[in-house]
Amino acid sequence: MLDMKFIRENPDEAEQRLSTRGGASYLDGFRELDQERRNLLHANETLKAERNRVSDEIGRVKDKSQVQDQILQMRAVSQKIKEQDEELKQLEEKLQSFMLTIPNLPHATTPVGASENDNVQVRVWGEPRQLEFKAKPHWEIGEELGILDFECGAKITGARFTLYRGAGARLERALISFMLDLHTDRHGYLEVLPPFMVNRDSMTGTGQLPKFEEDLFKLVDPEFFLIPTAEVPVTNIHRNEILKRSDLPISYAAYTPCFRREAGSYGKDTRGLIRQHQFNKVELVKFVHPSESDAELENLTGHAEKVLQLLELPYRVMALCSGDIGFSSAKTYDLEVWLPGQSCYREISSCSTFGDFQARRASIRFREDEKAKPEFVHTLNGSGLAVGRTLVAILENYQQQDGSVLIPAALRPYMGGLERII
RNA sequence: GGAGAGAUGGCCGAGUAGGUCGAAGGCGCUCGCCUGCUAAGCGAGUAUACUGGGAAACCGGUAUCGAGGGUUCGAAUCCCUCUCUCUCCGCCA
Repeated sequence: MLDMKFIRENPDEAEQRLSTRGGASYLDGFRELDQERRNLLHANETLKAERNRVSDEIGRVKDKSQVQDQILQMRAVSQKIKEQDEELKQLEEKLQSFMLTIPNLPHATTPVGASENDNVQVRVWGEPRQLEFKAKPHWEIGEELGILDFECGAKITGARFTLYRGAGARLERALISFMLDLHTDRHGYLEVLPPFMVNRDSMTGTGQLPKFEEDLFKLVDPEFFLIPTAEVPVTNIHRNEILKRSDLPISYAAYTPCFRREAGSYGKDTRGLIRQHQFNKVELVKFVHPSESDAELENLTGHAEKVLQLLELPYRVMALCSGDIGFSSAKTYDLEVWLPGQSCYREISSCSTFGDFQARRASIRFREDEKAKPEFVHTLNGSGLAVGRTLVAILENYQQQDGSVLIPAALRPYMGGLERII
């Protein structure tokens, strides 16, 4: 959520920055609604002040028959307050839902652009692998090795679900452990294992709700949502808390499955593991001091890159443009891994800083020192990495002419020493 | 799932014949004093949000005693609903 005071005082700047995301005007009607609310609030609080004062007087008088007039008067005043309370509540709900649908302001360094075509390549690591034979896509490799069974996944559940078998299942598990060990042992993150279902408040805190409910899997009774990313439960660890300055930065790494409806992507990536309703991900989440958030985004992105480097998978880093960053994001780097089987770079990690946008929604604050007023922290997160897509990258990059797949050296200890999937 | 108990400020913990309770007391913390270090002692301070005024320091108003609703001139205190926690029983990985 944006800072209402900021919008009130800098409406033109806010509107201008939001407009770089493309789409309609976001702030229409804010001024009137905001003003109306404050007027009513003031009138209502004045009445309440009077009621409090008179009620206090009534309380001091022993013989209530002497204050019948006041009691009668206050009865009317209370009635009026009740009506205004109701009116105010409706206004505030309106204002609140209005605010919750406004996306974050793009960071000053986010390139301005309309679509993914305007994203900016920041750096490239490694050479796109050239194989001496015709590279196969991962779904062919996986099926031929008997480690990925898409048909069986469809039988058990439906489209976009997959059964992993044998070395495939083991590889997925190895990747999870490898990534978590790297981030906890070498990058200083604390491992957490959160609930995979969350309530509505948590989804609102990180920005998935109210606007993107159709992207989520939902349980009816009780009303819980399956998490689309560990970002949701992990960021909400500190919802409604005031942290100490010395607590920051807080860095969490979490493995969770992720559940996404993928509504609106019919016909896209229908083959293979790229776009599933359920996939595994190791997520990195940081809570940092505002002055450190820019640097921390670079750190966090580097931590995600390290995974690809250790696995020797070629990739590039893209800075998403204003038209392509997510609703809650101020700035996002995507890591795109090279896939020889499809001859293209595919997103494997998305690292974002949210500024105080999520912190304000979820009320996550800190004090500069003991006596200071609470301020909002900045939150960041990034995939470190999407596990299923990493497995895809390994299959495609490490495939051999004979159909086998080499295991990257860094992963062999996690595979019981296995060097090759045959 | 059945039976019962509970939810108060950073923490602990008072407060039910409704009024002077934003809330006793203790701990913790901050500042000052004192004691040649440490400990003890003394004094003061110590929630958050919204909102009005002010350049600011700051001053004022309103709300908040798990959440929401009700009764009342007035509710932490009475009534209703919900959520969560704990204990016992059952079931279960």
